[in-house]
This record gives sequence, C-alpha cells and structure tokens, in this order.
Amino acid sequence: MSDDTWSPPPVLLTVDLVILTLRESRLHVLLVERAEDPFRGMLALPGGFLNHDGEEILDAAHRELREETALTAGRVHLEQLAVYGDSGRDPRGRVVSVAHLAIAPELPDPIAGTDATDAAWVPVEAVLSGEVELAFDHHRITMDGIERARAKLEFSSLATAFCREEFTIAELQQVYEAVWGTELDTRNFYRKVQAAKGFIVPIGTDRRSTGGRPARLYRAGPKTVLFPPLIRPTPSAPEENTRKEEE
Amino acid sequence: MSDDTWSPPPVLLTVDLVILTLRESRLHVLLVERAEDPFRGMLALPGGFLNHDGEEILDAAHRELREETALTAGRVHLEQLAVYGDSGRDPRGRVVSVAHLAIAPELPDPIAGTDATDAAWVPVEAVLSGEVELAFDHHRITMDGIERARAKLEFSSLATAFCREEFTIAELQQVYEAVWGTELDTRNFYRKVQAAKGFIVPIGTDRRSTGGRPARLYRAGPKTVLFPPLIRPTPSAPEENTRKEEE
DNA sequence: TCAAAAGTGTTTCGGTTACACCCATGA
DNA sequence: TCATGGGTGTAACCGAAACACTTTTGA
Repeated sequence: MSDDTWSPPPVLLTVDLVILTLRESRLHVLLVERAEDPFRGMLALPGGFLNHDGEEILDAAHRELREETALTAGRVHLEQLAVYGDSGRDPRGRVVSVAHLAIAPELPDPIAGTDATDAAWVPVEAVLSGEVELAFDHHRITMDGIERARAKLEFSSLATAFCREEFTIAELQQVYEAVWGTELDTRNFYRKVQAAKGFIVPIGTDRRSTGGRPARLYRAGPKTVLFPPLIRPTPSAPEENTRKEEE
Repeated sequence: MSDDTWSPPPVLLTVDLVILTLRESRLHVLLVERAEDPFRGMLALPGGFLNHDGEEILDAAHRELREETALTAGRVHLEQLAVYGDSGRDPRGRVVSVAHLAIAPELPDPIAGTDATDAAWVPVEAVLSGEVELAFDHHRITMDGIERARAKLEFSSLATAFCREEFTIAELQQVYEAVWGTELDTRNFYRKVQAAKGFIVPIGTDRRSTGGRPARLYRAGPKTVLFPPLIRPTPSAPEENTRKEEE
C-alpha cells in the first residue's frame, strides 16, 4: 500500500456478470447485445460502471443483476469471480472489470437493461465452442465462471441455487448433469445427496407428476459445505493436465 | 459494460501481496511496517499503487514482490486472490486492492522496500490468532490467502513452490503439515505423492543427512493438477459449517 | 550395534459403482 | 395391468488409514 507523492493513475472500474441458469435442462448464460460502441451490436456479459462514488462493488453487481433479470437478492447466489484488468482489454482506456458469478433458478425471459438493446439466454455450449463471439475478454470470463460453477458443485451446496425453493432430487440431479455435462446414476445420486447431511431437507409433501411415483420435495438445507462431496466424474481420463492452470 | 454520457467515478487501484513461505517448518507471511499515514507504524501486507498508466496488474504484483523479497520471477508462484474494494477500507478515499497470493521457498531475510521502513516474516498463527493487528482490511486478506493456499495444496502441485529446486519427500511433507497445521503419516504420504504421477520426479541423487538413511531427491514434475488429490484431514469433525462460506 | 530416518507390505475400512429389485402413481 | 418414474438393497471394487516391518546411513 503505497503513499508516494506522485498521484497514482486512476482507473475505471466496471462490474461484469456471468449469470447462469438452467433452461430445459441445459445450462445457459445471460448475454446482452451492446447498444453502444465499442463492440456495438456484439454480444457481451451484462455489467456496467459503478454508478456513483461510494457504491460498493457487490452492490453494483446486485444492481446490474436486478436490472437484467428482475431478480431480487435473496433468491440468487452472487459471488466474486476475478479481476480482469489487462491494459488492452477495453479500447476506451484503462477499464478494470470485477467479474462476478451469479446463479439463478429458471426465470421468465430477460428484460432489456439500460445498457443493452436486447438480452437473451444462450446455451453455454454455444459460447464454449466459440460459435458465438463475445465482446472484450468476455469469452474468457465466461469460461472462468463456468469452471468455477462446475468446481463448486462438488464441495458446496451451490446446486440448490439453480433450483426453485422446493425441488425434487431428480431436479437437483439435472442441475449436476447440465453443469458438468455428464450423466449420473439416479439411484446413487439419490443416496449421495441424502448422505451429505444438511445439504437438502425434506419438506413434508410430494409432487405428483404425469405417470410415475410422486417425488418427495426438498428445500435447501443449512450447510453450504458438502461432506462427503459429490465428486465429478473424470471426463474420460485425467491425463495431460500439464503446466498451465488458470492461475 | 456501460457507455453512458456521465463520467463514471475513477478509483485508485493497488496491488497487495500475501507472500507465504516456510521458515523452521512453520508457515510465515511477509509483513511490512508502514512508513506513511494512514496506519503509519502499523504492520501491513506489502503492496502499492500501479506505478504508471498501462502497467499490468500482474506485472505490478511481480514488481512489488521483487522489491520486498528480491525474488525474481520463475522461482515464485504468484496468482490473483480477490478484489477488496469496500468504500470504507482506506481513509484516503476509494482505493480498490487486487490482492495476490505468492508462495516462495525459504529466503534470506527480507529487504526493506520503498514504502516500508521494515519488513519481517511473521508466523501465520500470530496473525490468525489476532495477536498482531494489521492495517486496512489486511487481516481478512491474509486469512483468505492462507485458506486459498490450504485448499490448493489438495488438488494442485502448489506445495512444490514452497520448496527449493531439489527437495526430499520429507521436506514436501513438512510443507503440507505446516500449511494445514496437521500431522501426516510419513509412510502414507510417501506413497501418495508418488502415486500422483507427474507431481514430483526423482533426480538421480540422494541427500545424506546426519543420522539415518539418505533421502532421494526430487524436482517438481510437469503436472499442476494432482490426481489423485491429497485430501486434507478433517480438522476434527466436518460438522457445523453452516451458511457462511467465504463467497 | 544402535539410533534415526527412509522406504515397503499388508490389513482394514468406508465410500463409490453397478445393477437387481421393490414402490407408488396415472392411464 | 402396465408403463413410468421414485426409491431401496447389496455385492464388488478401490483408495485411504493404520501400523508392523525392512533398509541404509552416521555415530
């Protein structure tokens, strides 16, 4: 923490959001079409500058989340992801972005925010495959956000943030399958989530669906740390993960 | 990413470092005594403002690290930790800090940097217990850095960053024991690190010490992701970790 | 030949997998 | 009564913990 006599160069601080949700059992990320230069017309993560001096970074993230999704705090998970500050990332000058990861249950269609002409849920495979191009370094931020979500499903109760207040174990399993991109054994999954005491707690009632036995309903439990964890299946072989590591 | 007509408020960006090392088999963090207000005379993490327009954040972190420890890149691990930007955290105004985690092998005594009257290695228990007080929100940053290191030892080869280029398995074990604050079974540890292929590779020679069989020497291997991981023993019981989670 | 540190073998045990099987509902 | 999805039982398997035991050095 320096205190030199010269005035250090100020930077502009933005908040960007990787908002993930499930739609039709597939993982989606919210993207907006930029209404202004730079990158006008291109897809980007929702976000924006801090709106007045003194606004907290986390508050700004909540505000942007509200503006884009009408999600009020409480029913959303929001956490800091990382800072992206490479000098070349924004043509307007030195703009440093504090990226956040948000997890939401399935929502009605998004509303256009102040900075975006349009907003839409995009399947993450379309982003990961490079099929859709994103403004700034938002492609990388999105990948980092997805990887964070994948990793946290193993050891935390984050998965419940994808669900509505009441959910079945089958719905919870769909979360894991969609985020990890794998298939899981229903029977074993059933016991594993119950073995992690405090992860989910049964609500008395059942949910009857078309055909088949009714499923018990659950609510998110008090624990955020899963023990034992739900280890994600190795995609095929954990080989050749040599010297890189996202830092 | 906003593009409104009003000018968003600029902030001052600093880089702070949680530099961890082992000294006499105990985990230490590097702290400096502040030479200037605010918090003059108090202990703080090394760090400072970006030094000219266009300096990359990671470069600034490397520069601060060099200034405090004479560590050149290469033999150090340095990664971004998190952003701390609460409006009240710095009495000078809106100062946002990008905290970094650095891991270094045992070093000669630190050199005073430009911003510090003195720098010293402090055992982390002294910080965690609240025995030493830190300036700004550096106590919290330090705790977050230590927790990050503890977590990464499980799944990454980070532990080798605490060692010199050549090390024995016993030395590596001391790293795990010091960082986790636990004792490990020598025999099982021995096999586990060898089972994680690519973690450490034997160099031909042995190191003879006073009394006892010579130990084989190893070097850090090519893999950064450990498989299987070295799970950290549950401190006693994994109970009551309810609704908090560092975010 | 003894102490000390390095390294090996082996048993036990808990968690995961794989899969056969039973349960409850709507059509 | 049958198809469908929910939920239970259980044997095989595998990695981790625990610990007895052997090896190689210096004193």
